[in-house]
Amino acid sequence: MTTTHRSPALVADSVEAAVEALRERGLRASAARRLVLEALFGAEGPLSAERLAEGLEGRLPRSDLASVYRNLETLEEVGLVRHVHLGHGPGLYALAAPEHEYLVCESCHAVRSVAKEELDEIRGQVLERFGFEARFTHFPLVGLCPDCIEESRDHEGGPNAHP
Amino acid sequence: MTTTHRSPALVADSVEAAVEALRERGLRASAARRLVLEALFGAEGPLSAERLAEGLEGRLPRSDLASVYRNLETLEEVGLVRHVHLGHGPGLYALAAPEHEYLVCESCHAVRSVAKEELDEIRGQVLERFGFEARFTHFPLVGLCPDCIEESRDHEGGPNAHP
DNA sequence: ACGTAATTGCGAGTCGTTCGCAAAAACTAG
DNA sequence: CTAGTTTTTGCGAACGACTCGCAATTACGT
Repeated sequence: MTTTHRSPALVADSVEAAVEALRERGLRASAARRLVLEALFGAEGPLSAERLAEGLEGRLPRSDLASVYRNLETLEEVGLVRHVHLGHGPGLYALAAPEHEYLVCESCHAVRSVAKEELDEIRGQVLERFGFEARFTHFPLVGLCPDCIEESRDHEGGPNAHP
Repeated sequence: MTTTHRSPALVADSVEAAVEALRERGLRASAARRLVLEALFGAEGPLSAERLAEGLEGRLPRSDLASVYRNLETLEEVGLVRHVHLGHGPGLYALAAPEHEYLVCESCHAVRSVAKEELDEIRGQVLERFGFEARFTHFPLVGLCPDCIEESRDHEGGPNAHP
């Protein structure tokens, strides 16, 4: 997770296609490499390196954690993989996919992922007001989710508010 | 930095006022405690626990890192202190102040802090679209700052774009 | 000044991640 | 297929940012 300059995303649609992309850059298709690729292709959401190394609860052979990290890093350099930091806890990795961004609830840690375009209007506002181009792909937009807003409304002040 | 439920901010305007607030809660005004308070009152921006413990490059006596963390935690529970996670690197602590939020550049790591109200319109948009109440106080809004937008525009494609 | 609970300082431990390095693959050339 | 060259692996150790246990202090109420 070294702060490497973000390379353009490279969306592969199969392990073999990804391996091909690696070969084109003079990288080798080692077993360990294929393994993390397979895991990511079979995954629902983003995964921690730890879980990858552990073989996804037995669904794949386990491998060395340091190697998993190294492979994730090189796959990320190639553009095949991206990672997010959803709050505390380990970084989470996923295949590069048509861009989406994350919203995370600070209170219950619920994660919602939305298509990039859904945030474009907000991005426009931020750009206009601050000159910043907001990106919620690597670090999410953090806040309170609907449920937790409601919950905090319930508790706020409690029975003795404004006595 | 345990995930403690955020207590309401308590803005003190001097070390003594802060100490008073501690006393009211049955907490003691130890030397170590005063020290971090003094450091924070004299600080420009948010500081890491490490820097606090090291005595701010000799401007204050150095103290024990674990105690600094514990004190920051209790001060935060009281509401006198807040911390932010500006990207990778350690959490940064500051006195609770009239609310402001952070924008951080993912590329050059520049930090801009803005008054809460400046983000209210954007917050409104996010709430409307996603039901999330965005908060950029604990985790910042991450993106590209004006300079880095321009820089990326310059390099994009380069001399051989669309050959 | 005394007793007692809050705090400190220290060392050790944890979690997430990175590094060094020799041994083991992978690709390439012959 | 065999060697040679380079990449990659697997292991253990190290690192940064914290957190914890615990005996020794210290702050405060009386």
